[in-house]
Amino acid sequence: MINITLPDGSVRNFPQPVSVAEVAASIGAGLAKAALAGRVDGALVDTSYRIEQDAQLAIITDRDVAGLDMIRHSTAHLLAYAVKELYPEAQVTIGPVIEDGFFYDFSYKRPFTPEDLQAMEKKMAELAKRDMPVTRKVLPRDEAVAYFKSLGEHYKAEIIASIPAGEDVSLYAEGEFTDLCRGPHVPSTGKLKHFKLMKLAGAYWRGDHRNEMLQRVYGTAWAKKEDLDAYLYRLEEAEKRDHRKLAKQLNLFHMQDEATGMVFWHPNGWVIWQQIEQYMREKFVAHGYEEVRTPTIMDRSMWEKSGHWENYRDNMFTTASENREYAVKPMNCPGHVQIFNHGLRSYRDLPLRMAEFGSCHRNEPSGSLHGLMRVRGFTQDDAHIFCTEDQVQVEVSDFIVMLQAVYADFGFNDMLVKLSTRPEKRIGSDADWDKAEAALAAALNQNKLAFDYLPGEGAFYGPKIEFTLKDSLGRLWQCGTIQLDPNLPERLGAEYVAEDNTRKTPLMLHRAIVGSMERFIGILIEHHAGTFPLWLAPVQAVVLNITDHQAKYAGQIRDALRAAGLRVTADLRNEKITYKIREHSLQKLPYQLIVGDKEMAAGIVAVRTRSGQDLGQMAVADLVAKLQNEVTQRKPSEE
RNA sequence: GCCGACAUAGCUCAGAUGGUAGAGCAGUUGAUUUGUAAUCAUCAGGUCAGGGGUUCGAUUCCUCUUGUCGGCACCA
Repeated sequence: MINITLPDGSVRNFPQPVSVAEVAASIGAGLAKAALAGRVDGALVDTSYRIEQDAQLAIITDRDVAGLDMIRHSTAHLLAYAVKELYPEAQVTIGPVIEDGFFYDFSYKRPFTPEDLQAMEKKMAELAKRDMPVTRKVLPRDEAVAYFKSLGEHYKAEIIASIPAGEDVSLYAEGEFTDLCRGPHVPSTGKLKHFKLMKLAGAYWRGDHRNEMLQRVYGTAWAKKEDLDAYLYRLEEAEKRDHRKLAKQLNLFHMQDEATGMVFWHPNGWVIWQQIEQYMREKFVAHGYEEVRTPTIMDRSMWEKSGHWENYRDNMFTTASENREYAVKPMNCPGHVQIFNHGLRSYRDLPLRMAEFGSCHRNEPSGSLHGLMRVRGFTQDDAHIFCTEDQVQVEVSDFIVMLQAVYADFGFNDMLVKLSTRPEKRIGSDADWDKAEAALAAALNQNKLAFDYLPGEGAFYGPKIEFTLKDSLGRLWQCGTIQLDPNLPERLGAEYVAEDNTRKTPLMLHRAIVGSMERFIGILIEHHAGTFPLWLAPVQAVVLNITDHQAKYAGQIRDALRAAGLRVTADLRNEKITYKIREHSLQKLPYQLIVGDKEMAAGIVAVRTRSGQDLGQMAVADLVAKLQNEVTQRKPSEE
């Protein structure tokens, strides 16, 4: 007698071993049909899995997260099957589940084309429709290697060969196609209905750029058609808020061939930049930072001393003059140490917080450039805190307070925190690392911040904390960081006179909140979909006259608002009011101030928001108060 | 950097088996003086990314270069 306990606590008895499918059938025909897999004592198994003894069992359907993952995984196999049918010479490699879908990497004699992609998708639909059973069998490792070698599947053979000898491996077969896989899989191809192949791409075998490049096919798969449609809609929406597209529409910046990876900021974009920079400057002042400015190019010897030349020479821009070689700065820290070193420092000067909106250049690989998100010329809200070991925790804690306030002001309410600890290759004693890691963790705890450890991910000289923002689409952007560095001050000879009159080397904390200004603005554009909150909007309001008759009055309104410190223009063109409203709405200008004869006579304005909301008529003084309040509060945009 | 796709007017896009290109919007000029998301007309606008080749002829075919896009790798 076998007792099977279901998730609701009920127990079913079977006289002999039963499969998951049989248990599902005994519960109901609907469930039997919906069953994709089982979870037996916590382990995910195929519906064909035989339960030999008493067990806990949950039937997995497409309503479970695990079920959806299986659909995606099985769809990846279906893709491989389709590819082998269409292109028998293609070799299969791996096909894992990823966020929202899956991919499969193939090796083939010629590149796949978009037409091939269509053919694959068609073939997949055909194979799915035939509703072929997916069956599992187990082979000893060496037999499996021989099997795949005999098929000419050298990549698969290599994967299996890396599994420890003597272990068994499982194979899954559907129709003519057999693939190595840990499983589990859906019971038959007919369970795969709502998928779409998305794109072709190159990918290195085993993710190593020294290996050959395979052809990767990306796809998405869902339990229901509505889910697939919703996903495709979500992609469309994300595309609409692409910062490169919005930058054109809103005239924020441009980039061109003669300066790849560098930004030409237009007036609108530069207003946003300046709002952020001035805001950060206020924060620097409030938190006891001093702002500095250091040279953009410095002699090669400086970069040799700092160690950058040795490690990053390939990614540094260089220039030469009169027999001297220079490098364009990729970081601000060496420059800041020079300022620290200029003159004699006392322990009384510490902690010394030095900030710079530092313009840096890095020669990033051409293929990695991506709008504002990855550029070659960028500016950081960079700062370095020179301090003693005893001051680390307080400084890190204060930094976290500052960082949280900044993110909240920019409308980010969700943040992930990671603490990277000592890597294998490192300098410094274990005792030093213990202290450093503990200080960072304590600072996080002090601020009641949940965080994950990233073991081994710290720099060779010290641990770091990374702060990752979640935007309005749920995408993650690592922006903030604080990193403990005893190495650079040492290398560049930084010293202070301690209380006991000895010379000591300070510690250095590298820290940034927005990170690259360019990238942060890119993130803001996408986060807000170009609908900036009032305090960041390039133009905050536009005055629109109905006819020429109110032109002078409209100008007066504009001037009054400007005098109150607001960014306002007047659109006095001889166009219909609907035309002007449409245009400025598309430009996402927060407020449209309409003045006709009625308003002019009463000395007021009619206020309309970019989303079409009518706020009614207002006196200019009331409007100014309202807008100034909104700016000061950094109120988020209405949508 | 690697794989693939792409590059036509300021923008969004169409187009020709090889015979030097077209629309909408934006711009110009004019008419219209308009009440909450597009008034009408007019004119102008392009070495079809750049170099080389094939050809009687190339924007179209081939090739190289540059750049962009999607991935991969990289990201102090």
